[in-house]
Amino acid sequence: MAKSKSFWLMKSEPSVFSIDDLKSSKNRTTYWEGVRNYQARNFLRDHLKVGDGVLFYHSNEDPVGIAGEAVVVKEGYPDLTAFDPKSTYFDPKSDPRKPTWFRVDVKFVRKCGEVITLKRLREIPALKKMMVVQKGSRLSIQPVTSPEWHAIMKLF
DNA sequence: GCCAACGTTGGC
DNA sequence: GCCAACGTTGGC
Repeated sequence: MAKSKSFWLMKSEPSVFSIDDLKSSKNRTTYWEGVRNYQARNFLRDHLKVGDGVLFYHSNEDPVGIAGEAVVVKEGYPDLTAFDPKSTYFDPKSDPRKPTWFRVDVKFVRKCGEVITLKRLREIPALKKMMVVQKGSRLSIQPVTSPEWHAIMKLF
């Protein structure tokens, strides 16, 4: 039996890669690469499945918050930037025969009318326990519960 | 630009 | 295996 759909929040600094960059990408799809954190890596490698919903989150920008929706279109496979000495994401310790880092492919679904700010998320009782609203929440790939996802879908 | 919170590294 | 020092993230 097929596993039911899961939901995720993925952070990106829009100065590096924004929701508009995703929309204007070829096939509206990008490699979600450069993740160099083990917990986030585990999600990419083991848990993100084709069809899973993604909240595209803009960090380190004014305003910070959810900028759009995307969908996982390819499951975890080795992040090739780790093996490229010219890449900013190069990791000399990563062995191509036993890759450390993984990426997925993510496709644009829609952009929010306006960014759903972190401040606004914090004002919604149903999202009180959501990971991204917690203080010091640095994980760049976070699981989102089904109720959280559906509450946020109403805000687009 | 500041700095709190967090993750990683490395000496012991 | 502990933990201090260091580097990074990310909200403000």
